Amino acid sequence: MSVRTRFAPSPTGFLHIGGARTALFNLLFARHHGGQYLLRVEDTDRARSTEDAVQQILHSLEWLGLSPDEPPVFQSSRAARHAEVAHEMLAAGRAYRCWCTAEELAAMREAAMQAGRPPRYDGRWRDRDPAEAPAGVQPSIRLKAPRDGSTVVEDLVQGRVEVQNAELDDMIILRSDGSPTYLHAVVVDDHDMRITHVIRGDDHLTNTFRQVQIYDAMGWHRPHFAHIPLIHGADGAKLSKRHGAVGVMEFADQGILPEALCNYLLRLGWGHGDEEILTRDRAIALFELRDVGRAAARMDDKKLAHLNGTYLRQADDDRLVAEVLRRLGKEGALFGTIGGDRVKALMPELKERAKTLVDLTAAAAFAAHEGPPTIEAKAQALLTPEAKVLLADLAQFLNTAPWERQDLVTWLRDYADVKGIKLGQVAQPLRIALTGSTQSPPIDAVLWALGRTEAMDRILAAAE
RNA sequence: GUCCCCAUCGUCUAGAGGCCUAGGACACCAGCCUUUCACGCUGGGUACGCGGGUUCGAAUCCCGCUGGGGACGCCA
Repeated sequence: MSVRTRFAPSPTGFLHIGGARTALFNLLFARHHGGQYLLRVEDTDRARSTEDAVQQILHSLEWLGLSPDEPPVFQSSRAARHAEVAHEMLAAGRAYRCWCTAEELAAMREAAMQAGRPPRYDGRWRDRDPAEAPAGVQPSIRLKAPRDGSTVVEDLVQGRVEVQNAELDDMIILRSDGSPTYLHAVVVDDHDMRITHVIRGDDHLTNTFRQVQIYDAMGWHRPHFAHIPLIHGADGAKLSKRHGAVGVMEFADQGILPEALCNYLLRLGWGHGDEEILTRDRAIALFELRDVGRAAARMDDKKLAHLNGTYLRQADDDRLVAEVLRRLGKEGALFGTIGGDRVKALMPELKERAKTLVDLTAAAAFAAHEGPPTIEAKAQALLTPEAKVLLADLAQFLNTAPWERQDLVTWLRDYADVKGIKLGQVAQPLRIALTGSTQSPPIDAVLWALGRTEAMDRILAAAE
């Protein structure tokens, strides 16, 4: 039987990195086994689900390269089927109607808590005659769960997990309004979608016992389960807004490359020896659930940034140029095709020095803009009267310089020699004049990319 | 509160009884390279939560403790 996995987010907000990692693991596992990776949108909570969130999730997955192999299944569209299964269970005596009201159940929970017992449904309608049903109350349908023995789940990541059935109560599978509960809908959908491996967050581990009881009640074959640990914030607590960026697209905005984020997420909780940089293909070839760790991992932005830097250096120049120009354009910065050409000419040197697309964009700005750059305060301080004299002098000789990248360094070295100074003493004022900053790609590359005329203008402006 | 899960450097991890005086990566510190910055390179410190077992031998197996996380809804 071919492997089929699914990622099943509920569209109540944007896709966060925990979900992204779950999706990644599902895709990797399916691909590794030559199977399919599907998407199911769990939108049964109509009050909290939004179309906007659905679109955002789809977009985030696409950006990450984690789009599903088939069109997404919307859980809300399957309500009739969920009800049908619940009624089958009712007919088979594996479920029963419960006429408890919400108030009654709340009181029951309250009383149990007071008495120091776990808040469980006491099964009062389990064997009671339906003829005693109160008038005017719409019943819900509950699973008739086994009371003795235990339920065991052989989890592919967590190992064998067992719970006493006495700890579990008869959960509601169909609400009094006829809509399915989440736990029930998931089981029916996973079964109908022929999901073979349910790979999801650790927070669902205890839900699994109850879901497994539904499979058993229906006589359905259980899928394999794999519960992967959650991702925590840097402080060890559950990931939330206060941890800074958690939404996938926030990382995109911060200039993180999708392949870098995937690589980072993969290494959070999964490892293969000392390998740190893994392409998608490599990850597919190596991914095994038994190599997934069992402890929760913390988010480390520094490591992500470092990883992003290595991917940036390997990235295609044209792609980066397009990205930089798009960002510069958003800022309302002026640039023409000339600016774009300069950024492109400098890209091999620029990408060597950036960790994110944000860094890269900032570093490329001087080349994209027309005219002399704004000079940073720190740089301005180094533009001493002596330095200005030197720049003015240099400008006079610039016409004689051979305008080829490799010849420019030699020419500059010769110039410094004649002046009896070190190259650095020429290069630094020149760098400031050309870029407005004390840091930039090699000065010869900058000169060459800017062109003789533009360079001249900037040098003279700085020498003023 | 009850149940379930987890536990190696600050962080992510390697480690499936001897290969471990515990390896790699990020971060940190020192240095090298160098026209700045970055990349790269060299070196450095820092970890098996605690206590009991089992064994000739335990980071690895068992038990307890402690700590962390998760689940207990007619939410998903």
